[in-house]
Amino acid sequence: MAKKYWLMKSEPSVFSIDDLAKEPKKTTHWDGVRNYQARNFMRDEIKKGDSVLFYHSNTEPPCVVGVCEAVKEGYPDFTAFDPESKHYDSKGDGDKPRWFMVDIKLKKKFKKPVTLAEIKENKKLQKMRLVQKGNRLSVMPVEKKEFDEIVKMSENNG
DNA sequence: GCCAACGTTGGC
DNA sequence: GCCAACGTTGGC
Repeated sequence: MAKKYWLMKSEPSVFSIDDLAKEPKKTTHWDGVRNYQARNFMRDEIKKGDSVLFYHSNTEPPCVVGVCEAVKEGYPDFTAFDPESKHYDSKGDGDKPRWFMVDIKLKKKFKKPVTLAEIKENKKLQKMRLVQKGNRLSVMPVEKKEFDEIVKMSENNG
């Protein structure tokens, strides 16, 4: 099966790429996603070895800050079962988990982030869901050529 | 099954 | 902090 490419959003005030870099083994479980489309990607489509762009949202400037690799495929998001958790969801249980997550490992933090403004200016990236109006998906598929283009932009910058 | 109300996301 | 866009919920 061909390797796939993804983009995942995180608010740096909640969990930034630097937080990921500080984790043991630079790996984290991507919990707290409560959107069905994003859930389906994580449950069904993200496979070990897939590449992921780490994106900082709700910050100035919004930007892609690095590359990660999926190291564990979809499994139940246990934070949904924990009443103490901010992400608690009473509608799921252990037998029928409602929400799923994957583990990702930091591969590379960009020396220079690729900002949303730069992505919008790049003609090759206009098809990305990221730049389409009203997009709110926190986990979305990315084309290989788009992924490669963003990595290239981070290298050309600075 | 429709749709208004509500909560959240996320750029600006 | 504002607000447009969107997803979800719940009454009917």
